[in-house]
Amino acid sequence: MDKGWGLALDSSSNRTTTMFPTLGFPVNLSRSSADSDHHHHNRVVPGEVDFFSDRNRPASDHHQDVKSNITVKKEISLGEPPHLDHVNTGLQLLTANTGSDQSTVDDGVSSDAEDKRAKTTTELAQLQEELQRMNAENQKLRDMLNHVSSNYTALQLHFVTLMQQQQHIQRTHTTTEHEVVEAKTEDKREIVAMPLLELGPSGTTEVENNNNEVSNSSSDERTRSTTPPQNNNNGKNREESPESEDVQAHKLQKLNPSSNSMDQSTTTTTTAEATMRKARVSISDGCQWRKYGQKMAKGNPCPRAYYRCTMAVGCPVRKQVQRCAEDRTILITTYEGAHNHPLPPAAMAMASTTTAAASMLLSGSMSSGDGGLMNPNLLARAILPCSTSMATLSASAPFPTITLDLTHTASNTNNNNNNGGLQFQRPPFQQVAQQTPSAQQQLSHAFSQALYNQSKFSGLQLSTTQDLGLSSSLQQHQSAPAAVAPRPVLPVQPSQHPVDPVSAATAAITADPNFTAALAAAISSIISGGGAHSNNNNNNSSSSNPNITNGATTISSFSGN
DNA sequence: CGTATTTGACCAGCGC
DNA sequence: GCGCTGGTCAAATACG
Repeated sequence: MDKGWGLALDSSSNRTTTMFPTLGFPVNLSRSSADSDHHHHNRVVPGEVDFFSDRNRPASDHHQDVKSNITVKKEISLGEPPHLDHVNTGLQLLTANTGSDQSTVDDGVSSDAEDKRAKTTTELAQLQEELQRMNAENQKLRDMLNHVSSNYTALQLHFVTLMQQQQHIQRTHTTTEHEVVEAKTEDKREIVAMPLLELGPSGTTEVENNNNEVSNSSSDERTRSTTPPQNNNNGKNREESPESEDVQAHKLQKLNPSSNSMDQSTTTTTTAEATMRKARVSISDGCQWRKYGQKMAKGNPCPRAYYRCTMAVGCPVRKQVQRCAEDRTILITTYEGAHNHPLPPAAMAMASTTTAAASMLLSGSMSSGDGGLMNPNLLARAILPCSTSMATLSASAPFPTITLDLTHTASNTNNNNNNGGLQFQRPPFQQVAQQTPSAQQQLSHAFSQALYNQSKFSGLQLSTTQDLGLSSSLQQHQSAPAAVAPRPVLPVQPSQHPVDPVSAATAAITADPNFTAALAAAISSIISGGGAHSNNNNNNSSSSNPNITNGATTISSFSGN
């Protein structure tokens, strides 16, 4: 029997079911009813030559072959029934028997006998040709089977992937609903506060590993806000990718609303190529942004893009988007200012989504006893006893995002969101997105970059009492980081600001033991692959954390004064 | 044609 | 005071 083929003849149904061992399911290769009824026996009878493998031939042709075989069988008395898998052997037996048959002929045969012998010889030749042809066709069938088998394997793999994603989505939705209810119950201020600056940071980010590109999709946010969610890639792609090189990539891709992030990811993976590349994840804060400038920043070959919120006339919120110089897969987004308008539902959903994501991770990392329903706030509080330093952690595979929200949410509700003010300027949000697998080094680096950028953007007056907001998020497409980072105190003064971003960040981090501990916890969690801890504390009036993204782990820390 | 993006120019802060 | 750097403006351009 040929490998990959399993042939079973069903006498009751006149069907031949070929089993594909590698496929795991039967492939019905039953012949046409006419063929079965007229030319094929339900089972191979000794002495018969089963030419069933020749089913691909036209019915008429097949019909004739069978008749011919029967005739030969009677004449030469084939001793062995050639099997489908032993066509050649059958041919050999056929020839041998023919010779034996000839030896039995009487020497004094009549002319009829000779004619008959000649006829038999001719038929044998025809049979040989037929067998050869069947061998060739059998080979074709093998090739076809191999092809089908390979296709099936690919489909099976794809199916498994889809199932996993489906499960992930279901878990996310379930958790989200739970968290929304919980958030409303626990602290309504959290939702009310969303319109504030803290929402801004959630800027949309994309992760696509195909090209190791991470792009910020402010444009998409705009489109998203004005149009229903869509999963197409046809939209306008003027996205502001800080780097010009990203423009092309953006033209090939269109971000989706955060609510559809997972869907997009799923859709992306629906293709065979999807398995070869990682899906893109878009994160949106639900706000509309318009690009108003782009500049090359010192120390970073990647340009920095400037956006302003267009949700409402006169909204002072701005954000900067720039890739990390050391790791361009990391996107740093810095937010500044407070929204002067209500946030759209999409933005509102961000907070709950983040919480849900965190809850989901918790459920995955914690024991069954926790049921994954542990209140993220409780966990966060346990980690961050500091009431004024709120941290929110959330994560959702496969594209966890870590968001550090260092926003001042304390009593400083008044914004000083001026663009040019260097003093008393609120710490801006920072969002870092990266698409590479989580790694301690990258995380540390992302933090450093974010902090460095923050320090510059805020005029290095981070320790002021102004209502400054700063958040950083690290988005990764793998691993589920979990940690809580308390609001860091960044005593870095302009004159003290190190030239090296890493050094600056290091100085800032080390200055705050809480932040250091939180960062260490986050990294440790990421490395260990543990779940995320969520903390949506809303000890501050303006603090719901909208920086949350679907399919991402978010760590937020609110810097209260 | 309306809207958003691009991009060079302008302005302000800061360091030397 | 000068130069560097970062942030913003606005005309030109692109896109739907």
